[in-house]
Amino acid sequence: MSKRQSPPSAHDVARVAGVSQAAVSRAFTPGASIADATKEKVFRAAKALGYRPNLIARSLIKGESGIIGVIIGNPRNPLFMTALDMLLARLSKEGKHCLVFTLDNESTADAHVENLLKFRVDALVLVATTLTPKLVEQCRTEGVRAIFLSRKPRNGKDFTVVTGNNKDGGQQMAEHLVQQGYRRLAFMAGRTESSTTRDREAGFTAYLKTRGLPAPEIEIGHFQRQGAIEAARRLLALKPRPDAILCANDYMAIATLEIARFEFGLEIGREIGIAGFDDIEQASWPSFDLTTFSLPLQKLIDTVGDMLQSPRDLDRHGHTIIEGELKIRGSTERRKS
Amino acid sequence: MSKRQSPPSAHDVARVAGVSQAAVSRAFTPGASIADATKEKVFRAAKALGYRPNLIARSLIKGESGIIGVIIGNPRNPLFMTALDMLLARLSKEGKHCLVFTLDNESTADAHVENLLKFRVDALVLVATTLTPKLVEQCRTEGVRAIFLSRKPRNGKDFTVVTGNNKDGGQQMAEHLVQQGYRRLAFMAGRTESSTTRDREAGFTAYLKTRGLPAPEIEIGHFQRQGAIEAARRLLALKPRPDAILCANDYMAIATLEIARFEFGLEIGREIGIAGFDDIEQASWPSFDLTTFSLPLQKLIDTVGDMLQSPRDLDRHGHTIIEGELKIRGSTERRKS
DNA sequence: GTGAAAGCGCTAACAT
DNA sequence: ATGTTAGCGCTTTCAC
Repeated sequence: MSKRQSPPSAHDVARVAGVSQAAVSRAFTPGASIADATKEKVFRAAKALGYRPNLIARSLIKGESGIIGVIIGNPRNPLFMTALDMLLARLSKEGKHCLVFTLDNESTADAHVENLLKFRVDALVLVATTLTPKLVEQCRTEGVRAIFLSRKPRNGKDFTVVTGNNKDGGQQMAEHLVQQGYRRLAFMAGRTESSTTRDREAGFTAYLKTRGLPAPEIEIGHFQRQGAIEAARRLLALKPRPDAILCANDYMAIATLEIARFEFGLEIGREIGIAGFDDIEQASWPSFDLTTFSLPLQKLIDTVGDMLQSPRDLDRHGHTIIEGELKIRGSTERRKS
Repeated sequence: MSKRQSPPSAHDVARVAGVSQAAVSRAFTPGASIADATKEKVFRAAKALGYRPNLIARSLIKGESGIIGVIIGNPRNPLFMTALDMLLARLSKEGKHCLVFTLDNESTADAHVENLLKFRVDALVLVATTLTPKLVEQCRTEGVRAIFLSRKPRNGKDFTVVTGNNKDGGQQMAEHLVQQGYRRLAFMAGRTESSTTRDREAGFTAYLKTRGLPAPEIEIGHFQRQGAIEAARRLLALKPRPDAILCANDYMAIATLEIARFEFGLEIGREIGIAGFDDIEQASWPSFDLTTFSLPLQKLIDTVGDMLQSPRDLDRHGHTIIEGELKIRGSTERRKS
């Protein structure tokens, strides 16, 4: 009864319009050589039947689907869902469609990529996650571009990578904190495998070393709120207590700030400096007023969009670094008392 | 040079394995009648060639793609990106893939749906957005189920809709606020076209009427932070000032709370009650400690997932209402002074 | 259990 | 400008 009845095909339209099936195809192909009169006939018939060209069939022939595979590594961080939103908006504007997966407990992206390749996606965008080199290699031989956003694969071969200037950011942040008079610095890492966290930390500790300051205490927050809460408790319970904590991202920094303020009763800025990375929307909310090193998402996304538009030959993009900037806010303002 | 070279086809595998192309197909079809020995031969050849069945071709034959089209109406609200994440996780577990679109300035979903239908998606999930009845009708005749999440279409025919119990929530919230001693109540609406906001408001005002209280002041926040900030300023500048504001969602409620606290210097709870809807993650953060009426997202998503699994015949789902609950927190706690 | 053959709905030569 | 003819890579009868 309510079985799926197959939608009208180009053949059906052709029959009704009294033309050949090829004519129908041409009518729906911009710039094909077809007389206006026949085109009209076709469109009329198509409308009458509710015809819609089957893109699956078209993809099969053309060998490309117009579909981009997108994998989001850490969907709990608002940053990456915002990135997804921007990416979808940009690609949709170019008539591309996106098959999207999210990784829950940072499970591996590989299985999803296998699936995406079965759908003959034209390209892959991997946000905040990596891939086994074997799969990357397969993508290359199959002509599927893979772009890594905000995370670089381990063996940094010649993959296409777009990130912020994390190391530099860590350095600038260290400089700012020291300048504000903070001396017992701590760092809250994300996950040790993440290149992002490693680069940010590297820049941070490197600067401290040049200034002859001790290496920071380090705790791992796993890029998650609960993890950050626990890491913050550990750091704030240290004696002597750190007087500033730099977190590997804003999402953890906000959790840390709340723990410092509500559990330890510390005055943010004066008694403890808190800073993060990314400049997510919430960082600028007055409740947090969080100093951060921005990751200019829109620029990252635009870069990715441009790469996906460029012809496949200019394939060697290497590592593109988008410059962020220090956003100094109240959470590291050490008002003289 | 770096032209896309077509991946190996079942034919290639067949040649290498020394079997027919049909055998290759059977080897990759679970439960097909094929001898273990041949299956082995096929798999060996497939691995050697790096063969991957082309799902595009399969979709073309089977008439269904295994793809679900998802459209997110208001991606700025963390609630709906969380919903997207949950939905992707659930459907991915069932081997379904999702083509996703987000609507930026609440532009219409129709154009995207047209595209999705061209890809012969098996079903459509519309989150926080609606569709022209004409398109819904087309979906039905083409056997594509459309499920509306957290928003019901205007002419409420027999669409499949899953929402929270918004009206009831508005009522319970009114009762709670009145019980706490708040008397000059205000409501911050989202967008007037949204059934969600209308139902929540309806329940709210209905209760006030039964108690003989005046109708609430109403301002529109457009479901967005900036809009909510401006609406909050207008409400808080009223004389006499409302002593409680119920917002149509948590995202706006948090903005309102911050304006009340930081711009008007009000003590939340005692001087002004603030409450929202949805129970997004941030609502429970100590900085906000926001009273809210929960929308049990996981249950909504599970319901949608189950619907998509059920055979197409049981198609008449009508309006499924998932019961939320009042989460009373500090933002409406009127401590006696 | 296996191969041959006929399509799924479309595009792209190739004719005319 | 239009129709005819091959396929794209697979699944699915249908014989054997």
